[in-house]
Amino acid sequence: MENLDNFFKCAFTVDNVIFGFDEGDLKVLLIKRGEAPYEDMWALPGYFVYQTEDLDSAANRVLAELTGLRNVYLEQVKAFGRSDRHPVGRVITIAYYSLIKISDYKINAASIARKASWHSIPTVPELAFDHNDILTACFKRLKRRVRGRPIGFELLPPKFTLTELQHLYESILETELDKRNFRKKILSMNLLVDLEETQEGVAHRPARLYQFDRDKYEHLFAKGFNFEL
Amino acid sequence: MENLDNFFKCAFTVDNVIFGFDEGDLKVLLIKRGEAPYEDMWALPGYFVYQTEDLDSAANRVLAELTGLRNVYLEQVKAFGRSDRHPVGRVITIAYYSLIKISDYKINAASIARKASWHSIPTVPELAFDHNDILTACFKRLKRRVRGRPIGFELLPPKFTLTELQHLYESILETELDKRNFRKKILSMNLLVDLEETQEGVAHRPARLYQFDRDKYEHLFAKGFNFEL
DNA sequence: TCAAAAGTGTTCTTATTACACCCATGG
DNA sequence: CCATGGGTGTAATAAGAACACTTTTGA
Repeated sequence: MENLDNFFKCAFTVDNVIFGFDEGDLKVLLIKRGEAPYEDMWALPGYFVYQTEDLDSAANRVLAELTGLRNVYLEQVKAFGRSDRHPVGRVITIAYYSLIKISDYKINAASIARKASWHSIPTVPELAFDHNDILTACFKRLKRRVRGRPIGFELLPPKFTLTELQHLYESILETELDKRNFRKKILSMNLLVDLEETQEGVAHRPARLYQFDRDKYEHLFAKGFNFEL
Repeated sequence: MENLDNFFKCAFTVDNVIFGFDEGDLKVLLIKRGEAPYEDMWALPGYFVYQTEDLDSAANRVLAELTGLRNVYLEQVKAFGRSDRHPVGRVITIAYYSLIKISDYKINAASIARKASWHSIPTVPELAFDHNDILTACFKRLKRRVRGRPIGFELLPPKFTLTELQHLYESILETELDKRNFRKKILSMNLLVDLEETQEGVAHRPARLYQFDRDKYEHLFAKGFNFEL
């Protein structure tokens, strides 16, 4: 074994692709960097991992500092470690994505200071570091994940219409879905509670509101049920 | 920003779950550790990543040093970074898995020195560090991957029988498949070349030998074909 | 009364499952 | 001639895709 000290000269960060859904569009929360390197460029929120901190904790910390949110859906995607990816030294980053309800998100002091803002996925600008690659990988993962697990609901307010749900899936899957087939399938899973309420103040026939039944899902899942869109 | 120097005190490694298929069984290549920590325990092959080395290169290096093999299927799975996972300091590891043809694998000097040997997946012993978790995650990823991409062939010799192929899928998916349905499906994809050869010296009707047609797959894939088992 | 989105069933096509017997070879 | 695994087709069922009109509301 070579001298171990030679290896203990690296750092690692977490970067978090925070997805939200608003106005029928899938969005990602970016910050404008206030310091070198890549000063003034848009970047994914991220930070160094502390010595005694687990990776998942670090990702949660980054998320909470920026959005004030805790206990939201968070998943590690993979590590990015090109040796030249960071100009300051050897820094690998662990990429996470999280899903938040944009209605819960309040711009707080930290996020104002760091100029955070939402960007539609298809029009994301050039980002600092290798963050465009990271975003692409996380979006791809989300796309796959959303077909096999009911995580789409994490992006919607507690009460939503079937059309909103359909538009959400269309944004994530980047495809169009048939209204009748979508409703048939999603309702046949029995995971939605019909709240017997309707929208108010819309200039068309008001839609019914639904709620995702998490307990029912856990119960069905334990029995081997498979959410498959 | 805090003093950056505080963060540049970490190390990272790659660990590689090397899968092989032999005697109808899915196997993983483990090494017996020759030094502390976890001396004499079985572990995944892995090593520190050098300062100027990309992660994928490091994983390939670990693989080549142990098996002599290059240009084999290799995929990053995720990072493991519990802060207490390594007794020597803060070391996160990036987990990879690779698929090799066990017939190509020759025990070389390095692997003898490190006491490498193949273990059937269902009977893997307790491993050093968090390597059992890593193995589980990589096996899970392989299970998912193999359904959507024709990577199973990476584990078989160039000429194989349909029964061997079926047993491979059964080992990976941990399930039993219907012989007729499996054959119908796999042959209907037109990805196998019937070599018009048969097994020799077997005490039963000899089976036909097939070959995977990689060019045809690339071609179909480019046109939007979807391998789906 | 118009515009805008909500809501609703049936048919056709395709994929999946279940299932049992004869064949070729070596010992 | 026996044991062993190789090889083959059809019918029933389930899942997915395609498709058009009526309803309710606010402006």
